Formats: sequence, C-alpha cells, structure tokens
Amino acid sequence: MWSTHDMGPPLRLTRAAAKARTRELLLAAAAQVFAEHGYAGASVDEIAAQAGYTIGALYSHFSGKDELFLTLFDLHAAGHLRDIEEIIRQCTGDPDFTALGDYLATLADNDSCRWALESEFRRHAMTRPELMARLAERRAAGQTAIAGLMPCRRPGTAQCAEDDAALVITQLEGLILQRRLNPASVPPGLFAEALRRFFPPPTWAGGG
Amino acid sequence: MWSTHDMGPPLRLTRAAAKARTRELLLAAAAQVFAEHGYAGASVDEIAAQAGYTIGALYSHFSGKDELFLTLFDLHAAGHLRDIEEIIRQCTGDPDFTALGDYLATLADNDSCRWALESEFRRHAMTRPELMARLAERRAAGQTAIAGLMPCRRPGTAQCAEDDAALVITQLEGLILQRRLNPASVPPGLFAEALRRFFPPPTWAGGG
DNA sequence: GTCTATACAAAGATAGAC
DNA sequence: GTCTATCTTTGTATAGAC
Repeated sequence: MWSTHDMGPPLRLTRAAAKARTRELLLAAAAQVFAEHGYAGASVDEIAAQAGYTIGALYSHFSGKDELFLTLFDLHAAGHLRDIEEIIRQCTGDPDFTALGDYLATLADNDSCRWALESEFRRHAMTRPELMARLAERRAAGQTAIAGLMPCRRPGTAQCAEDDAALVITQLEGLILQRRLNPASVPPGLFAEALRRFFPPPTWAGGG
Repeated sequence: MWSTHDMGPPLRLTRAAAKARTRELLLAAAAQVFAEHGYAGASVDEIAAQAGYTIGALYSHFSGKDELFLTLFDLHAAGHLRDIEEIIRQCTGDPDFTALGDYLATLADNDSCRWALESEFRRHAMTRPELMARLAERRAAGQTAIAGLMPCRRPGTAQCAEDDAALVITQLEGLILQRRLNPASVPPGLFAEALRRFFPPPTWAGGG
C-alpha cells in the first residue's frame, strides 16, 4: 500500500501537470457554458461547477470571466486552423469529394457546443472592434491556406485564388451552420456537391 | 391656442397609434441592445432608456424580456423573407449580377446591428430546440422561394433545386457575414461572382 | 490549490402614485 | 400609459480558512 488512507496509487501527476489539468477542465467547462448561455448569460459559478470545482479554484487559474473567454477565443482559432489543414489533407486522393463531404458533415454533427460557441464569438466580435480584428486575422490565415489549393480561373492574378478561397470557406461554413439547424436540409452529399463546383475534375463528364 | 399650457398642436396620434408607436420604439431599441450585448447581457432598463422610456413603460407593453426577444425573433423572419423577395426581383434583367452584387454588399454594410442580432438568434436557437425549429422553418421557406429560380442540373428532381437553393443561401449569407468582419475580403464583385456560379449565362463565353 | 463565506453591484419584475 | 420606488435574486469578485 502506498498510504494509510485508501487513496489508490499516488497520483502520477506532478503539481504542474495537475494544475494544467484543472485549467483544461475549466476551459472545457467554460466552452460548454458560454456556448449554451452566451458570454453574459454564463456565470463563473456554473462554469466552475461544470468542471467539478468552485469559484475559488477558477479565480486561482484565471483573472476572471473575461480572461476565460478570451483564452477560449484564441484556442478556437488554433482548432479552426487544424480543421482547415485536415480538409486540405483530405483533398488529395478524393477526386469526387465523397470522403471529404462525409468528414464535413461529421464535423458539423459532433461538438454540439462548438458551433454555438463560434456563433457567440462572431456576435461578440461584431460589436467589439479589437475582437473583430483578431477574428478577421485568423480567418484571413485560413483563407490563404485554402487559396493555395485553388485552380486559378484567370491565371496570373493571385487575388483570384484568394477570392475563390473566400467563397469556399463561406460556403462550407454556411453549410455546416445550416446543417446544425436542420440536418435533413444539408446531407453529406451536398458538401461534396459544393466542393465539386469549386474544384472541377480534370476531365469533363459530358452528360449523356 | 389649443390649451392653457404651451403644448403646441394637439398630438395628431390617436391613443392606439401612440401606443403602437411606443411599442415600435421599444422594439427598435431592443434590437439594438440585444445585438450589442446578446440576450442575457441586454438589460430591460437599457432597452427602455434607449427608446426614451423607463422600465415601467416597457412592462406595460411586453410581459418581459423574453416576450420582447421572441417578438423580435419573429419580426426578423418577416424581414428575411422580404430580402429574399427583393433578391429574386432583382435577378430578372441583371444577367451578370452586377447590380445584385452591389445590393447584397449594401445589405451587409447597412443595419450594422441587424447581423449581430441574427447571429444572436442563431446562437440562441442552437441551444433551444423550439427556437431551432422555428428558425429552421423560416429558412426552409426562404430556400423554397429561391429554389423556384434554380436552373435544374438534373431535370426531373425537385430535390435538386432545393439543394442548389440551400447552396446559394448559405453562400450569400456566409459572404455577408464575412463582409461584416472584413469588408475588404468580400468586395461587391465577389457576390456577383458567386451568383454567376449558380446561374450560368445562357450563352457560353468561350475563353479567348 | 481549493473551498467557504461574504461584500457589493446589477438586473428582472412588481406595486402604487400620477 | 408612464414613472418612481422597492423587493428579490443572481452574479462577480475577494478574503481567509485549510
């Protein structure tokens, strides 16, 4: 036995690791609560409780509600970029976008709180210039990454690829959000259909 | 003189009209405040003050914050449908969508509070099944209206037009929201470009 | 590092005066 | 129909015990 009390094995977590774990739990809980109630409607009390702690613990990790929110705001920028990289990876070897369409539908269906949270970020940013700039910046980065994939309609103009990338991103994002509201209206095949419009196959399928 | 006091002309508004006017002022103020702070962050006090009244007046017109929000929610559904009708009207006689593109850009630029409010409606609906159903229903109506315009890729299937309409709506809406975040990334011409992808011209412009 | 207790402020809603 | 005053709840943040 390791101890006089029935504690099981000594926690293998170092103090630093334990602290980091608490922080992660708080952030995950915050994501859920902010997604459900919005920034103002979320109470730090509920966030702490959702994570299995009390406000005291929360305030020892974050200066307050605002820092918690801004931390999530930036964390989700990273997640957004990872998604785009995954989408780009799946583009190769999936000429008719069936697999990628399924992936995007799954992306919409999982993480129920994620898209509500993104909507809250957007609304919040819309009335706060400094957040709006940060959001625009992160979206521009994603757009440039997608632009590298675009077949250029009018070769020679880089702007053309950027414009097309903006179309792809807003189209896919719009479809994801619509699928969350009404899954039947956006079957996985519709994602593929949308993508085929932007990335036409190298060979023409003459109807007949 | 009309009165012993310096009141100016007797208000031409009937009592019913005056009441309706107060109601409209309160609704307009509520739209602004909900857009800026979200549902939970908006205080009925600020809404009333913004309209030029106090809470007492507000509560004589609405049962509370929730009824105010839901009334706006349904009012904006009507505005949404009017937009779509206007878009459809502009489609005729605008073969390359230049005018319609400008119109959509203007739609994004005006009513700064409107799109923040729509984002709030969406986020709110995402975690409330009954609101989600109402929102999905109103969007389905708009989609069907657009579907009537679609050239059918695979004639004979009505589902095809509905699918294409879903693509058009999510694309344009996504562009409008992106333009609000960063106008430079979505010039008016990009709306036109997007529309041309869905409504190809009857004659092919052979590159050359 | 986490919890309990608490100070302090803000907001939703109601009652009654005018 | 609108305003003022008030009740009550909720929530942020802090202080101090362990």
